[in-house]
Amino acid sequence: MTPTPDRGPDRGPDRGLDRRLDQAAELCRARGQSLTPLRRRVLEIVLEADRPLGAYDVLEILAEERGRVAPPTVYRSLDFLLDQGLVHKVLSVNGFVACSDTARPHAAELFICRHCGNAVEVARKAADPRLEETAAGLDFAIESVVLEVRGRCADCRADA
Amino acid sequence: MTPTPDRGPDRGPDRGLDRRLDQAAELCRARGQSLTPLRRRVLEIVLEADRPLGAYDVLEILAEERGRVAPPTVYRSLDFLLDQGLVHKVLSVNGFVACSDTARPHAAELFICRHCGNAVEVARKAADPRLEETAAGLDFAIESVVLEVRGRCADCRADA
DNA sequence: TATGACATGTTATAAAGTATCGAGAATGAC
DNA sequence: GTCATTCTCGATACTTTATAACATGTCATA
Ligand SMILES: [Zn+2]
Ligand SMILES: [Zn+2]
Ligand SMILES: [Zn+2]
Ligand SMILES: [Zn+2]
Repeated sequence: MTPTPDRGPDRGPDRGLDRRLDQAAELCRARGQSLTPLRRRVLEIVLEADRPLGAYDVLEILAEERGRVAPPTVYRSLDFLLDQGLVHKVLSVNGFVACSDTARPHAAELFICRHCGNAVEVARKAADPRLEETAAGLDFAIESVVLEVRGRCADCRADA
Repeated sequence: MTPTPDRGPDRGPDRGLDRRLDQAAELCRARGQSLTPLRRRVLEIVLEADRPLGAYDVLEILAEERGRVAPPTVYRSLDFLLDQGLVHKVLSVNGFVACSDTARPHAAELFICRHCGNAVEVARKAADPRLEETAAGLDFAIESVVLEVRGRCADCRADA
């Protein structure tokens, strides 16, 4: 017999999916925004994935559920989720990942495995002082920072 | 009367263009590769630009010179230059910039102005120790790092 | 002169992202 | 209620970015 799935927060088959979705909805509401069914479903799709999903990956999943879906439908939802800090864009792979800490918007620091495609977000403790220095030297006003680390994750190193 | 242009290395109207192209050619040759006329011209185009150029920007310039040019022609040259560390790809803008220090290949650290599009490359002295730590903690083997800083450059701050 | 390696040309297509218009639902003022 | 405003979403068409697949040219050397 299979053991009872762990039902603690963020564990079990859905990794606390509903809780995270509800949290997201609350976050939006507090900002006077609305996590509509479509946006909620898109977020859910991204949360369920174990790797960054392309907009057209999301589109395909949506299309299975509701018939023909056009790109703007997906991009609008993803843009909304980006604005709300609920997902991050992964430039290296033209994909989107769910943010792992939505309490307040931040720039993501992502470790992306070239082998399995998995992407892990690490909270950035503080601004990189060296970056700040360089910016100051250039008289450059930082607005955002893209930091993506590519390589091989623990699992894939083990497999090799 | 206009003052005599400064003719020191990397100064003057062409910023040492020919010298940089010759250096690049030598670099390739030393590696058993060849900076063909096409590749050299593509590098020149990127060097001449004062901002990241898209592949299709390059294509357009080439097409003016030699008639119809197809995308693979440009992408192949750019890929070659990327491999040789002569240009960097700027993910934030789907563009390419010439590397400012081609002595040996490295990851670029780019400061990109959202206003004028200018991109400045800053040599990364050493690996970010915090990044190394995090990677070690994740048992993640870093292969490359994308670091792009977006904001407003000194010139544009002054203008505002 | 073959033969192989490499660079380039050519055609077609895939993948990613956007502009624009319009219908319908939700919100709030009156 | 109903009117105007705003937001959301569907739908059509399109632009931009990138690659696959195959053919041709070029050059060195066996
Ligand atoms: Zn995050
Ligand atoms: Zn992996
Ligand atoms: Zn460089
Ligand atoms: Zn600027």
